[in-house]
Amino acid sequence: MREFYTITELTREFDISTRTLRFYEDEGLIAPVRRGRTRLFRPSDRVLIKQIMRGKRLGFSIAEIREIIQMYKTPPGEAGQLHTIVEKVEEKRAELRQKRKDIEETLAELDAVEEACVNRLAEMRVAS
Amino acid sequence: MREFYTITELTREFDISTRTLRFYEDEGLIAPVRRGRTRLFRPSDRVLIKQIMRGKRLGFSIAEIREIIQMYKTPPGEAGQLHTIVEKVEEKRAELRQKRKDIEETLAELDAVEEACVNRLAEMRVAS
DNA sequence: GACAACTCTTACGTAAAAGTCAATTATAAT
DNA sequence: ATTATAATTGACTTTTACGTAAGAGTTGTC
Repeated sequence: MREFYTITELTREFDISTRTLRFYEDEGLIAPVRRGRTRLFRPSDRVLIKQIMRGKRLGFSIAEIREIIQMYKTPPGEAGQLHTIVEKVEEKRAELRQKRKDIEETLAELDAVEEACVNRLAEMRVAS
Repeated sequence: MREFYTITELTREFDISTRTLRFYEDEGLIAPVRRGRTRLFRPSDRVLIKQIMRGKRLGFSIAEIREIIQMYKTPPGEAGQLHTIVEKVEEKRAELRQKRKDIEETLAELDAVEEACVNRLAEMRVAS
């Protein structure tokens, strides 16, 4: 595994702009190290970017993505904190299950649309 | 089934504002009938709003939601149009499958987080 | 050594999706 | 009749998530 990635390497891999990566740094989602002023992204930053993109595809806001990422960094905190995290995890899971349900429903409706189209096309071929 | 719903009834049911529903009308997503100036929402409008909210939860933009809704209104068009629709349906399905994959991955990671928390809590109880 | 390619910071601009506020107008209830 | 309650349009504002442009420094290479 490579030690570092440049910013443009990552913009190409994830098809995003440098502005976007700098914005995510401003937002505290990633924290690449520096050589002088130049950012050097470690594999762990790359993983974070993957998680960010996944969050974006699911329609989560930056704030929500930040929350999710924070959960991954579970600190070995005290009991109360751990309970809070477990609760937050359960909340997010509920949201995700809702989204999954929404997806299944939409997929089913699209299946119906396609079937209707195909049937219509079949009719047209018979009629001609 | 009721014939009409008022705008506030629907804002309460879906937990959105009147501004939002009027915005969706401006955007051409819904087209409630009028009695005088007052909007009257039919059951079909209610179904549309449900679909819009589903799209929103999945992170689709208004433009994308409009596209999806258009697909549902499959007109008995000519063959070329039907093929175009089938293609669009397939595109959306690919997107939805990607989202579903993203959800499964995120759920798995959250499972891991919870397990780590629970284990940590168990350790703490043993140590005390 | 100059040209390209890449990097940086700072700052203003913008599109989407509403929120908010103002000024009216109906409808309903007491 | 009046007093809420709900509805309307129109306009301005806000938030999010970047885009874009300016100006400058760095690295590589022909």
